[in-house]
Amino acid sequence: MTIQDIANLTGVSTATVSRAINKTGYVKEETRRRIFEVIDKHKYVPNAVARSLSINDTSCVGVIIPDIENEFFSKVMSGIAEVAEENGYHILFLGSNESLKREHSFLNIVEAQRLAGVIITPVSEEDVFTKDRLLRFKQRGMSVVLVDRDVPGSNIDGVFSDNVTAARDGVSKLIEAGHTKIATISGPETSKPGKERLLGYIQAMEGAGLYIPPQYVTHGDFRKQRAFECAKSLLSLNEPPTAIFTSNNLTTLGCLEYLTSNKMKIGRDISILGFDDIEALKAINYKLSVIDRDMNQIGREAMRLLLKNLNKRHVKNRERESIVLPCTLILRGAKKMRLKGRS
Amino acid sequence: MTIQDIANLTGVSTATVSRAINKTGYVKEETRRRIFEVIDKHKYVPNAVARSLSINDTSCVGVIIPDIENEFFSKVMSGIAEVAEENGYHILFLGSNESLKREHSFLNIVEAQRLAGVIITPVSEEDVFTKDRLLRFKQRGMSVVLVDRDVPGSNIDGVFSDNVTAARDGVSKLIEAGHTKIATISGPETSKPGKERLLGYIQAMEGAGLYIPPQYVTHGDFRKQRAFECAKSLLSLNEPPTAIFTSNNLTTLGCLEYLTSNKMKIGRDISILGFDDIEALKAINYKLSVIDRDMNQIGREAMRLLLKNLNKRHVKNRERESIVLPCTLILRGAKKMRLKGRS
DNA sequence: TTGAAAGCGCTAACAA
DNA sequence: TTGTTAGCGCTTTCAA
Repeated sequence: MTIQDIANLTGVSTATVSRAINKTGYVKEETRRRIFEVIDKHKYVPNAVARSLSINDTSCVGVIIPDIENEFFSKVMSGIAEVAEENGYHILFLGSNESLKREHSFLNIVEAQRLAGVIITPVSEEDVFTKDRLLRFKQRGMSVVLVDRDVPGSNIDGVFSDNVTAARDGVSKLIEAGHTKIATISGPETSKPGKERLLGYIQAMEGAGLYIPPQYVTHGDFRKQRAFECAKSLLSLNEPPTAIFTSNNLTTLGCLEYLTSNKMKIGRDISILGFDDIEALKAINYKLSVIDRDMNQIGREAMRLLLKNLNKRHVKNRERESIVLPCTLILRGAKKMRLKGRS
Repeated sequence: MTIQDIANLTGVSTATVSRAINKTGYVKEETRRRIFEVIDKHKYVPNAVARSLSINDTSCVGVIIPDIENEFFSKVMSGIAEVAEENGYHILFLGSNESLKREHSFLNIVEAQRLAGVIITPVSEEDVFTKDRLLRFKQRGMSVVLVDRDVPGSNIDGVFSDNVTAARDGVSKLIEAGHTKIATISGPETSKPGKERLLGYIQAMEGAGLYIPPQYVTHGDFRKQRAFECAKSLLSLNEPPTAIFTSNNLTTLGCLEYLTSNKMKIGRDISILGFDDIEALKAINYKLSVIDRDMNQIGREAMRLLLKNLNKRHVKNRERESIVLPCTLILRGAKKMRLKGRS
């Protein structure tokens, strides 16, 4: 069933049917009625692929994220989807799984499918292939938006978080609460969030005149397993820390896994400050302090930014639009931490 | 840049270029080389939309799920994406948010975009619009696969879980451990998982000759808020239960939220058996027993089933292919539960 | 208010 | 081994 069939059955031309369907141009009410009668009768649904080809515009955007199983990304995705739907856009989901190979192949898909834009949290901030592609996309009028991670020197729009401030303020609270031996499990230092959260930690410590033993800065990779190892090494030190700042949700979980498997109780034996809240722990009122973000909002803003810059090919040397959202510090229980400050 | 441009620049016809690109039909090696030289030089990427229209096949499947923020669905999605990618398929993500209106609009999109198939966890098992659409899709040769929830009387393929057995065995373990006052927070009884998990609970209780006070069966909706209320009403009873079987992950969380906000400790003051494990609680070794499923596998199987039945339009009256995956019971800690059985 | 016809970029049957 | 050409299903200009 094609538009031609509908035209024949109604006794009009395809042009008229097209005008009726898309509400573009004049169609006599009587004609319109007849057309839709036929359409309904035959349950005709116009072929969007043909339409896309004809008007040279797919109302579809690609979303390339590393790990949909991560609470952060699934919430970002949810925000993106919400705004996309409000604006009649569809989402091509592309999960890179932190694999450069997959990311590259997805960028090809984005290009081949002539998507209107792409929202991406790149696997690596230093990958040249990805950077080149994204720049080419922009050049060709596609809308490109980064989420959380950056592509240095690319001037691509993005939605980020105020990592430095949040980390600094958070760690400062630990210090105010009396902690002096504060360690961290950082993220990859080649990534914006990894770098910035570590910087915030350092600023807070130095600002308070606290010395940071080199062993207190362990290098995680934003995943559980590695964080588990880092926690292990921290707790094996001669002078183990009394508080740990973990740089993302999985890092927090890996760290907690080590601590609990060693019968340590958070908020009593040790304090943890995690970056990003963890839904399930909130429900059981777990004594974990966190730096929280509105992840849905990050997604919504990303999609809005994308929509805003559709077809802005010609605006050369435009200032980069970089939205930096604030974080919120949530202190939960952890009596020791509070009391220490007063004692 | 189109295939025509490449043809002109190379001095061959579009047919030859097409053959070279798609490795279909003969192309002299020398010609091939020249074609790709031009392609690479100009960074030409074939237009997949035009290709789709021409060959009448989008290698794209739709995934309609109610809530990507739910750990269960994000893991299913992950599994789907894995198999899709292995087979060169793309995924159009459509989050219905448990809204029938959105679901219907997504079904339109699936049809308009001429997707190869659709994997869906329908919002309601009784919705006629959705049922009709899915049947029409099948009739037209699209592959349709249900996940977790059913569409009764439709004979559509699907991947489900062995809910009854799992719930029955799980609750039986609670009984073996000495519990007699076991309540449940059920799911919607119009949905397969809701219905079946409740049935398993009833079977276990009746099988053990235990009476189920009507107030012990509270009716949740698979969401947190409602589960919170249910837990509240259960704990307010004259004879509150000593164990609760919660019928999905969010139900568990809502229940836990009520209990912990009332200073009750799981595994000491009360036992909980949840359907579906919760990643974060696993990490902190929380004393929650659960019925676990391999959620990634569910997604993978769903995608495999979809691929298998592509273009099977003509096989009439085929037996419905319904994959029922087993669950695993994971008992965690909960000393009281164990001891009771022996005392 | 409507229709004829060209075109979107690609594929594939057929002929050469 | 290659080219010609007729679609795929829709939009849109131009003329009527």
